[in-house]
Amino acid sequence: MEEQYRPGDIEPRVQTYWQENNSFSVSVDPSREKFYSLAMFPYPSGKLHMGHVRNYTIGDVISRYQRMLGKNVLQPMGWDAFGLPAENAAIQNNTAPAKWTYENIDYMRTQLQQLGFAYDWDRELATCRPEYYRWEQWFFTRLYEKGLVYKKMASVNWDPVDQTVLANEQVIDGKGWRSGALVERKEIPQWFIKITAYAEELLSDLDTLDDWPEQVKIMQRNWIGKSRGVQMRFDLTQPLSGHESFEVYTTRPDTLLGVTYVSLAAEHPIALSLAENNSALQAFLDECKGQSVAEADMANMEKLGMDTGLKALHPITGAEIPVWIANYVLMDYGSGAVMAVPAHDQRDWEFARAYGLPIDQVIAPLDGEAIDLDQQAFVEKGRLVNSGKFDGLDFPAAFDAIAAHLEQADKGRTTTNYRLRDWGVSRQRYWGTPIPMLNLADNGEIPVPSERLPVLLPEDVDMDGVQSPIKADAEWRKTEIDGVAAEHETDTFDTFMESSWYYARFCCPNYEGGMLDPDAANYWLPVDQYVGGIEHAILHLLYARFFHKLMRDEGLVNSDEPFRRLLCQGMVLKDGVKMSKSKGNTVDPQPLINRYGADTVRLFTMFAAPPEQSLEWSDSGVEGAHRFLRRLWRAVAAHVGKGTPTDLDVSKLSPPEQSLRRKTHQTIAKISDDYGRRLTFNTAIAAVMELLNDINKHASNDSPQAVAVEREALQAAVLTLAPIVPHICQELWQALGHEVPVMDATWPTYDPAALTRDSIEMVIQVNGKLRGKIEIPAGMDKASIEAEALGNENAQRFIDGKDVVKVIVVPNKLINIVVRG
RNA sequence: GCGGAUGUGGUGAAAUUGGUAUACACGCUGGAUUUAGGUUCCAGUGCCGCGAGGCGUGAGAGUUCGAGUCUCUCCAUCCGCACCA
Repeated sequence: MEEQYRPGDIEPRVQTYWQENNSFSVSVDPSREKFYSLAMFPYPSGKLHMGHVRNYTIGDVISRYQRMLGKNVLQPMGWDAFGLPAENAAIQNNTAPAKWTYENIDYMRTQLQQLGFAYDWDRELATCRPEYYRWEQWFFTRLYEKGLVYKKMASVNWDPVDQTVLANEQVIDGKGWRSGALVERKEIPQWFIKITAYAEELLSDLDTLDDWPEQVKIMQRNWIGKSRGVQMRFDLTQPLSGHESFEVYTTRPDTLLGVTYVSLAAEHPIALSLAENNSALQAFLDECKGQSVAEADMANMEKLGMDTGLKALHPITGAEIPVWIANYVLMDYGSGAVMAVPAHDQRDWEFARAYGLPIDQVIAPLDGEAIDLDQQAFVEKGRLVNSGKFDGLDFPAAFDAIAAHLEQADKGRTTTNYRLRDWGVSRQRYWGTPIPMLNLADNGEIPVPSERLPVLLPEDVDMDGVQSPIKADAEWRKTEIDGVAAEHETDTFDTFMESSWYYARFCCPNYEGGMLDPDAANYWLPVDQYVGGIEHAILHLLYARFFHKLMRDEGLVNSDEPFRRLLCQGMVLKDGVKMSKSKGNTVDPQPLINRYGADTVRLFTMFAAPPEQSLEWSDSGVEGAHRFLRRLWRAVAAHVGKGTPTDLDVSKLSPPEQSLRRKTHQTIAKISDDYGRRLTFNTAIAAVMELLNDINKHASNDSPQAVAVEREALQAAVLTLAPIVPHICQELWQALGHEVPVMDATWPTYDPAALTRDSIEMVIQVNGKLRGKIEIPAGMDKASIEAEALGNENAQRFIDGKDVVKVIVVPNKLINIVVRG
């Protein structure tokens, strides 16, 4: 074989072979066990970045490993092709978003192919194609018919100069990124999908996801935010233009007697009515409109409020409570009104201190410890005080008693509340799936009938940077339904819609009979292994889980969850910070692929860190990965040069030969566990490196059995590395005399007999400190081990003159002698 | 602010179930081979100490015969936030 490792020759040759043989094209085969491996599909931003390389290498390694286990492995790839960057690029480059997107897809596909990923390219899809989004439109109309879709007013970021809606990302320090104008909150009608109708199932089914990272499940649980509380009514002392009361929800009804004011959101109907005849209040509401709609900003901003002069009646005491408007109360969450208990809620405490409102203690610590409400609120649960007939009750008793009291008075009831809100899917942008609704002249709306789908998005458009081309085009909007004039909805879907079901469409990407072909979908689904960035831990994964349940209830799939096992990869860092264009610290994978080959890039990204941790980029580390592949190549070349070995006869091995064989089988056992269970490819690679180091130490032995043992070791190394560096391993496997491609070779199994040893090294500790090591025969009884340890010369030095209190023996590991005195 | 995570040599990291801290690799130092090399090979490499030995996993406490690992408090960094009640 060739002496030198030349990836530039090998990789195109191997890739051509895969292409010509359709090596990764798969189909439904109920007689075989399937494995569906999926990595989150990319947004076609221009070219691959290191995060992509890492993501897709992890997915490819898992796919190829599962294939070697004999499974029917589906690994598809496609494009999350709608989105805002295409519009920005189109404006900048004076082109159309579609053209820019398709060119990027073409370039990035070439890059993925150069990296040697085992994709079934016949299944490639792009979400901006009508063949894809037509089914999304169809599904939305189905949801509408089922009552799972509705329209309501909701806040957006409004740029008053460009007269356009901005994404949160386009608002920089409260200003529009293009116009620089101060952004305002504006309420516009938008479409929502009732994800809250599935809140309970989305929560409880997390318990079935045994192979998801615990932290992702915790984050989703917290996001859904189920709580038990009390919903109650506060009556106004005087009705105000039709408003006689408002509703409040609390998880702490035990603090109800400590309410000293209530706060309404700035968009609350009572606030709006009141402001009509109150210019000072109107000015305050206008001020609130200038605030960010992002939660993090809301939480960090200065809490501001204004007394309306209105009074509400306390639902238990009947006392008159002042009604305030506060900038931190959210209209979209709950009822848009909160009761304030400054003594027992830190935010209310700060607000009360700022505005001179009373702070009345109604909870005392259970342990009788003193608290100082001049310093901070006491927020823990305790025993009720200053609460009339409820005094002395603890939290659970007070919760029930106060809830019962309110219920009896017809002023409230116990309820379950979710933090999760319905999913707003309307976007006022062009480059997305047109929402398939028709607005009628009489203000009603109806879904576009299925026979008129898809509602096509025109691709040949001019972007002016302000208005969506389909909003600007009166002709596009114009249509009729049953002879009545109507207008197409010009908003498009949130792009999370497309990414919520692409995994299912990959099972039957060209199916024209419906959204999914049930036979294909139910064979391949659920996805057995999903790989993607931790940044998608909540939104994307929750929406996809939701969509799966919606599709199940539509009869399209027969499973409850889309992703059986989830791996969240860490970020790729450079100099300790995330690679990004704005920081100017990106590393383009392309020059590295050109210089070292795909295998080196794949090896380094798998070796440098475990998949779930962030990966620190290192140019010299890449060099090291390349050096290892050269060493591997040379070792195989040298071995092949020794000629065809005799058959291995384990009864004829010398101790060093037994030792290498033991290492080989230990390595197979460890790597199989790393690949299959732990998904730690870095330690798998380290194990092969150790094996290769051992092989090289034994390489000078040319005896027939030594060569046979070396062959077994090298074959194990090539087979176990094949999923990570498939091109070089294919060539090496061939050089070792195999006809069947390495990707179809059987994954090696270890021989338990090879792992046995005659003697074992044990560590001797005295009071937990390492004091010596002894070699003992395997299977020695505990008493003899203790005696050996106690007799050890070095251990004696630390025992001498002291009392041995006890001796702890951890089998096959250590002996700890505990002494005193 | 809330939720989640991370912190170990000069660097990336390993230690999987509470049991020898630093595997594997990078870098560095010294040596050998080569006409040369950004080649290859060998040896060394946590800190203090001549040594015996001591110290050492962000800081501080605790549990344990034994803690990187478990518990508590704190610090720093990173990710997410569609809207905390």
